[in-house]
Amino acid sequence: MARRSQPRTLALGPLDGLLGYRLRRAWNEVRRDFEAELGSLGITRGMIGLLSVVQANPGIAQGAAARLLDIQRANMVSLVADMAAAGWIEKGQAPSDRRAITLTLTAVGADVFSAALERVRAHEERMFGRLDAASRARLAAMLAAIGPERADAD
Amino acid sequence: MARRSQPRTLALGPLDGLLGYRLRRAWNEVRRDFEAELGSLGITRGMIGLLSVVQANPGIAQGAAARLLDIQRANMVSLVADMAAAGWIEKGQAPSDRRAITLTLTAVGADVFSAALERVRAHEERMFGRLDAASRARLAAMLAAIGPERADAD
DNA sequence: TATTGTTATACTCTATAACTATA
DNA sequence: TATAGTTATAGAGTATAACAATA
Repeated sequence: MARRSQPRTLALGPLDGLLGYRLRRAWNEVRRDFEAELGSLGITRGMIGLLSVVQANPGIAQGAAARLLDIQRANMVSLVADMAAAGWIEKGQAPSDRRAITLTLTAVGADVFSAALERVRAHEERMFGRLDAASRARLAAMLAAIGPERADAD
Repeated sequence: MARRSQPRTLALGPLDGLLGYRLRRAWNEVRRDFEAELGSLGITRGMIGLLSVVQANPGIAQGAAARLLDIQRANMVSLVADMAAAGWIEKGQAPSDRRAITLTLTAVGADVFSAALERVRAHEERMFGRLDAASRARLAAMLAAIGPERADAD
C-alpha cells in the first residue's frame, strides 16, 4: 500500500480532446513498429514508398515521385541515391526532358520490395488488427478527409 | 495538347492499401499546419503537450510526464530546460524522492498556454472541419485502437 | 537492484534557400 | 520565367547507451 502524492490516474488536460495529439500517438506507435519490423532489412519507410511508386510507374520522373509521395524534391535526392547504391532502382535519362531523371525498379529491387511487403503486411495486421474491414475502410476515408478544404481543381 | 509519357494518373501501387501510409500523410498534414500556426509563438508540439500535462497535474514528476506523453526521459530534459528558461514552467524538488524533479506551471506559462490553445483549436478546426462530431468521436476511438493488443493489466 | 534525471550521440523525416542546366 | 535535380543546412522528434545520485 504505497502512498501516492499524485492522483491515481494522471490527466492529459486539454490535450485529451485534441485529435492532433491522438493522431501523433497513433502514428508514433505505427512508426515504431514499422522500424522494428523493417529496420533489420535496412529498409526505411521512405524507401518502401519509393519502391512501391517506382514499381507501379516504371520510368517515373524523380520529381513526380516526390510529389506523389509528399516528399520534398530536395529530400528525394539522397533517398534515390541510397536506393540506387543498394541496387534496388536505376536512374535513367528521360528522352523528352534532359533535366529529368527516370526511375525504374531492378530485379533485386523487386525481390526486396516483395519480401519487405510481406513484413509490412504483418506489421499492418499487428497495428490495425483490432479494427475490422469496415472500420479500416472508414478509418482510411477519415484520414483522407483530414486537412484543409482543398479547391477541387487543385 | 501535351504528350504524356506517363499515365494520366500516377498510381501508388501496394502503398495505396496501407493504412500506415495513409496515417503518415494525415499526420504530416496536421503537423505542418500546427507548426505554421504555432511556430511564430515559438511553441513546438512537444511544448504544448507538456504545458497541458503540467497544468492538469501540478507538481507532476518529470519522468511521469514523459511516460504520460510517450516521450523518452532523455528527450524530456531539454524540453523541460527550454520551457523553464522561457519562464513557462518551474522545476522543483519532490519532498518524498530526492531524485525526482517536480514541474509546475508559472503564471506566464498559463497565459502562454491559454493563448496557444486558442490557436490550436483553430488549427484543429481547419484540419478536422470536414468531419462532424460523430465522425471525430469515431476517429478518436479508432486511433486509440491502433497498436498491438496490449495486456489489460498493463 | 531499480529508478530518476542527465549527457552524449545518432537517425529519420521534414523544410527552406540557392545553385545549374535545362525547358 | 519556370521547372528538374542538386547541394547545403537546419530543426523537431525519436532512440539507445551509459553515468551519478538516490531509492
